[in-house]
Amino acid sequence: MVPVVVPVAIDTAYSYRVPRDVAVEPGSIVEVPLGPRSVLGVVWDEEPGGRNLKVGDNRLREIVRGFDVPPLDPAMRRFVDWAARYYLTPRGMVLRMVLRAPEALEPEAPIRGVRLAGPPPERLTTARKRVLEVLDGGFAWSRTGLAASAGVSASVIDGLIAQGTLEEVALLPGREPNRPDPAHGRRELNPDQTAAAEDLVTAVEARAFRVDLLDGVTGSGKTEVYFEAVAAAVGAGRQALVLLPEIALTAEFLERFAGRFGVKPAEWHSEVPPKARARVWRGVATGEVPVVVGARSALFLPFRDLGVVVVDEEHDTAYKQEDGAVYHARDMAVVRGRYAECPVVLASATPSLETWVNAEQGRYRRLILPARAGAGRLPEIRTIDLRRNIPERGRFLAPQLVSAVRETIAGGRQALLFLNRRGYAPLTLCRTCGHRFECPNCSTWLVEHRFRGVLTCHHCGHTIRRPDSCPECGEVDALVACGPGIERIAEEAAELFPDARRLVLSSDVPGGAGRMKLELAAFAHGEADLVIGTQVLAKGHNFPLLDVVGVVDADLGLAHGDPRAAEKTFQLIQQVTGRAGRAGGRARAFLQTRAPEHPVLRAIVAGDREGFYARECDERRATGMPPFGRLAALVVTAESREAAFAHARAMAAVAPRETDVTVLGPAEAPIAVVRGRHRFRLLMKTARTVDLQAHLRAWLAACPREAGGVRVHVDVDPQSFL
DNA sequence: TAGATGCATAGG
DNA sequence: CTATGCATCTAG
Repeated sequence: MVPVVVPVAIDTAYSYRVPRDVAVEPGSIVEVPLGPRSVLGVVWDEEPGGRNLKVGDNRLREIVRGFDVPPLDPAMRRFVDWAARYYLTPRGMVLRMVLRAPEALEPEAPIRGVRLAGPPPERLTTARKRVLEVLDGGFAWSRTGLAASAGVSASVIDGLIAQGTLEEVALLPGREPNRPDPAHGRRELNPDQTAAAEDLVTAVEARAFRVDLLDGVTGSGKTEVYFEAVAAAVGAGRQALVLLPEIALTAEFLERFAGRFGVKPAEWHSEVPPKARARVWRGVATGEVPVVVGARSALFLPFRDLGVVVVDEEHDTAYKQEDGAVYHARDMAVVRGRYAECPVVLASATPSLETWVNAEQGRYRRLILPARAGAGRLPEIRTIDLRRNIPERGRFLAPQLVSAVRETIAGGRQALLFLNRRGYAPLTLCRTCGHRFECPNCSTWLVEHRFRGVLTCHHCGHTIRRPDSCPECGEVDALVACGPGIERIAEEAAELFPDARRLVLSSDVPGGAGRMKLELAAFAHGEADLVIGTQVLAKGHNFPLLDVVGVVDADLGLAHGDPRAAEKTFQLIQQVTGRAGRAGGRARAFLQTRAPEHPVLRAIVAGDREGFYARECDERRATGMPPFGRLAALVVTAESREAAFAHARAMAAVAPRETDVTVLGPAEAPIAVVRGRHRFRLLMKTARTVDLQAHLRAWLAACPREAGGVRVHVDVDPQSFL
């Protein structure tokens, strides 16, 4: 009898009988019956005393079979246990993320191959002749490979098999994956890089858990530095995992990797097709795949011998998974490293406050790259005070910025206009009666998308056609668009720079992520002079020709009720302005603002990162926000916003007294509708993480059931745990 | 989580 | 009377 954890929403391991012909050990992946169905499972560890195995003998069922893959090692199992407890989620749901490549468990289907087996066919057509010529060497070929080489269709091959000229053979799929070569493209590093790289290499060689913040300004060559850590791990026969925000997983990055290691790494993200996924999963488990570059879910791959984990752009919010299982990949990477006993490298030009504080307090080490590498120069950043440099009526670009862009384009270099707001205008109102178009679900304004001719809610997707007359007073042609979105900036740019090759990019461009990546690549190659876009421009490709960056509204995001507003704005502006001047040139950035004295903007202009972090730390400490306070968000989901709100209040009422609860009102955190349900966020602060979790459990238990169709999930803000 | 079950409602 | 939709329960 062994305990087995199944990948469904169950926290406890269930007991199963082990048949004689099945050999299992803790970690073995098995198939077990569960109620009416058959599911995967992993043999777990017996609790001390062996008594997580209590079940009536009559209910005990038998393991169906085992799989021929390496068992999950204890480090992986402890990691799953830990993550499940930390995120208050059933263990099975965490395990589900580990077992997300079910094809990997079955042996890979052999490739159907053919070889010469008999006399030539009676009718020797030209197509058939070509096939026989290719086969002349006497080797077996795969069907598709042979058809391609001979320039014929697969049916010709089938014909020859039918004639008895060829016979089918099974080819082993096991081609050795190309191993990255640590010595391949070793680069000359500058002294700062060298020092940091040596430090990391030492950490990898020490085979011990340790966390390093690799902290360098944009363009300081962090990638080259952590590549040395990867090289050290691979050189020592161990494995390396590099996590990137999904959007940064570009062909360009993979090329860079190939430039350094001779081959592309194994990839792991949502776009990888099932067969390739299976191969990576298997290779990772057996140790044949030495390096994986992947999005956050790669964290749950069953590495056999992990030597280093790198989290690039560690501040990126894309590391936080919020639908389905909730987890923060940056924090889980640290935990993974702790259990795997290997170093973890967190790389960023704009570290998250959590990481910064961990470094300050000595839990993480901080490796600093203070200057740009190679020809790169940091852009000269200045603010444009919109109260004094007033754009023309109905315009949003100040004359100073316009002339900088014009100059740059005329000089054959590129410019970028950044505004983190999709669509044409964030607010539409009636000039006659003052009616505002609001979302019926979300207490937000409907955003006009002029190109599509609609008004839409960016929270829930509620969309209406843009009417010609006011629905309130009936007045025709009285609707006015207020404020800019990128479509409107694009319109202005078209008038100002009619001859420039312009590109408009946001996450909602028709054609999806694929098209967006292509366009970003096109801009990187100089195929446009001016790009206008949202935060998709802040990460991913390098733009070597980019000289000027204009931030259309640097105040956007600073006003919000979001506790992380300052941090997010700092990171975003820093990242987007930092895209200029990476490969030299006269790099400049302009921040249009009505509040040039705002400390965040002043820190950016002065290049005073330390000052920004110190200030933000003070502020957070004073208000008890993360990383100093303990904060959790309860996401309440209900049938109506009234129900959600009532429920949130009811929960606030039953919270323990020492808990500080904030029910965020609609203005600060609009209710969003998710799949037809209404969501509400509730923030809660307590003194210590342990208390927080205890409180949350109690809280959830005390949840009023009668609120009707309400669901709650807990989003624990990641905290230090070392 | 997903499948089974039980109950309420709609339609012929 | 069946078909359909949904809320609820449960798994070793």
